[in-house]
Amino acid sequence: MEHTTLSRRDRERLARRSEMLDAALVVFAEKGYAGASVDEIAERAEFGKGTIYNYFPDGKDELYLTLFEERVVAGLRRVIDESFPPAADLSTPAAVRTAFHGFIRRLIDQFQEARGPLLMFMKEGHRSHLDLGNAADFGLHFLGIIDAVARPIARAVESGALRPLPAHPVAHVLMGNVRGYLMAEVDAACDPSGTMPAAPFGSADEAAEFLTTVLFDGLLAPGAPSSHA
Amino acid sequence: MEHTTLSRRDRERLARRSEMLDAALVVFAEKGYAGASVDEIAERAEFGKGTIYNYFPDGKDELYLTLFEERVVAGLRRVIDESFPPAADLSTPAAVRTAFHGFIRRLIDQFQEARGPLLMFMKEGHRSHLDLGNAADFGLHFLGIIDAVARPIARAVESGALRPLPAHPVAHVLMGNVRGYLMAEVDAACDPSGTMPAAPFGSADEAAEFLTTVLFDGLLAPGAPSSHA
DNA sequence: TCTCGAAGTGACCGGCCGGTCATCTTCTGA
DNA sequence: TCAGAAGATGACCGGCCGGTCACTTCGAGA
Repeated sequence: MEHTTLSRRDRERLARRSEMLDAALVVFAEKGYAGASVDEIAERAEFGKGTIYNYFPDGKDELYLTLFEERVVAGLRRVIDESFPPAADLSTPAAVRTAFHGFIRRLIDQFQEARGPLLMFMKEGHRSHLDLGNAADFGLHFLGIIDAVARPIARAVESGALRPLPAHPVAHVLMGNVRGYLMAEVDAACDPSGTMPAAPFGSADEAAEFLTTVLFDGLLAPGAPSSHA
Repeated sequence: MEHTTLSRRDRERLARRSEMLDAALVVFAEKGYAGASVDEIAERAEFGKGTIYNYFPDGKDELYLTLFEERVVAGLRRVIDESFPPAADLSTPAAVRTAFHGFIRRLIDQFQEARGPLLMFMKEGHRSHLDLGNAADFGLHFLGIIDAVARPIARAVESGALRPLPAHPVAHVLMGNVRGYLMAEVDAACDPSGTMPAAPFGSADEAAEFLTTVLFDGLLAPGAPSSHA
């Protein structure tokens, strides 16, 4: 039925590879890079450990980096591209607000449906876990995301719809906020002792609206004059 | 000269203990919990490994948790207490803005002078690294911080100076932002390859002003009517 | 000066983990 | 049917790490 250009062999190979990545994802997300063991990944994927090394000769490092590139970075890029098509109108405050509200909403959705990759990213999307070889790759990927988010921000600043703030720091903060939301959500959900209060934000819709309000409208009550321009 | 109530023995014991924690701090901040080894901590502290276990019978876990409690949590609490004395005026938007600007500024300063502890906290102030026993402690400490930050926020909301948003989520986001700033700063500073751009924010003053503006005044350009109340 | 207890030490142990490879299985094509 | 390639496998190796403990060192008091 499926009309791929790949031979059955190749398709199966791809499927196995993907299964391995799935398993690695779960384990990495659960235990972090250092805490995860290749044995556990192999067991979870229902393959022998040696087989893992057939597909990923560089072992743990390669699994981690591949996962990061193929799932985390790719997913985030897709969300960014969908949220800010080249023709997007970013010329008025209302339009900017709407566009970024959509972006934040998509980010949250992406998290809901791909919790593992983003969790991994959130928990240690940070160098220093791999030795310096791959460290640069990691940082560059992350910077690439920030850069992609900064572009529409810069456009909105140029059009006068946003305050004249530097785009990259704003992008950092925006992503930091979403990250904060996701972490708080996970904290509440994973709480082993049940002593933590329920999720600090409500539904995804409410969360997106909340974050958008905080970031774009500001915390100060409207009406009363703010002391700063 | 020093007139403590402690005997010389006790004072020396305390000093040694502190040296061990200093060393542990450096190693944990550098390599994370899993990556740090007690041998390395002992070597850095210039003690035999056995001596470490004399002072911290539960070894690595105890070092980590102690560090977290005595330095990270205590430091953050001090900053919070200093920034929001019980008599603080939080009744007008301008006063609230000023108070929180001071808080953010202090947080950044605290980071500058105690980079290690906060880095540790930022990088893995997250359960799942220790087995479930201490996990609850960790989470509760973190929640305690959030709670302490949420209190002045709630006051400001009640007084009408802040938008009527739930205080805890706002506290999460606020701390998430500061965290984002610190991480970005560290990313740029630690960059091994030199390919990352310079610090995304400027001086501590500029950073505090920037974060305050984003959070309290909002990103949207003032003047143009925002579409939401 | 001698004795004794408190404190420091690092060699050592058991366990774990990343990575290898000789072996076995499976599939292909003649 | 069978030979041989392609691929899967897990026992095994070397190294590392957390934690222990028998020994040494040091200093106080007699």
